[in-house]
Amino acid sequence: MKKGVLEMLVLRLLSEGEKYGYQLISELRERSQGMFLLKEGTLYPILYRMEDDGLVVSRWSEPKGKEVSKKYYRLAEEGRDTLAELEGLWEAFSRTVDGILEME
Amino acid sequence: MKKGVLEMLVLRLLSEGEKYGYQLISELRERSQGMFLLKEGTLYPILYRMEDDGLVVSRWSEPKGKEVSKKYYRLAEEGRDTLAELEGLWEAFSRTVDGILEME
DNA sequence: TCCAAGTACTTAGCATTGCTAAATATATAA
DNA sequence: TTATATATTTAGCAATGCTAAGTACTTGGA
Repeated sequence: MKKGVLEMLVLRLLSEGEKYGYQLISELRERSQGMFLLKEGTLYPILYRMEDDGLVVSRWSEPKGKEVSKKYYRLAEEGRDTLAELEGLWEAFSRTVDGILEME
Repeated sequence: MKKGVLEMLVLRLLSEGEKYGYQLISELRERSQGMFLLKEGTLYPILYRMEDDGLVVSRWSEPKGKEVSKKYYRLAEEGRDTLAELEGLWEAFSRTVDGILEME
């Protein structure tokens, strides 16, 4: 059921500012009240794909002190457009489904 | 984006009475205002899968006059339960997605 | 000091879902 | 007779997401 929606949600979270992979996983978990429990094997390929497609841009952090280096992703211009598109699609899609379910 | 939702919608249409494949395709097209344009290669495998899983039962019609014989599907008990389940999932899912999209 | 657990990223392989495309068959309309 | 509409079946493929495992570092507890 989640097909395609994950990409939209990741773009949505990134629209608030740059974030790294693990952070996206926990934010999705919290903000969905446990409905989106992504494993790394689910999220990272999405990020790589979106980077290939030019929707996001990544950079490695220079770690301060003992910190581990993290790979931060931020929205590219194209990602912003895609996000708007996907949100429109989602609205139309969910309204249509609700409409069919509520018929009669 | 439609992942899993198609099965739910087909079950929903069948909950109104027995229907045949081609009919389901056109009802989905009309009732979704053209958002769900299923090809046969999409719908029929769904029906076969659901029959294997015991969600629906099929019968061939005895054609009257020049009519072509059609394969009618109706909801099995298990299909009714699954439909209720899927509707609950859909509600929770779409509310969660909307919630994340509307944050801040 | 060692071990477990948490953080963080990567990759391989697979299952499911839905898609395109084509084949078959009959009925009807041009 | 040719195209179009109805109706079902099947093959093969692509996208998406899943499990699972591996690497590496840090932190906390025994």
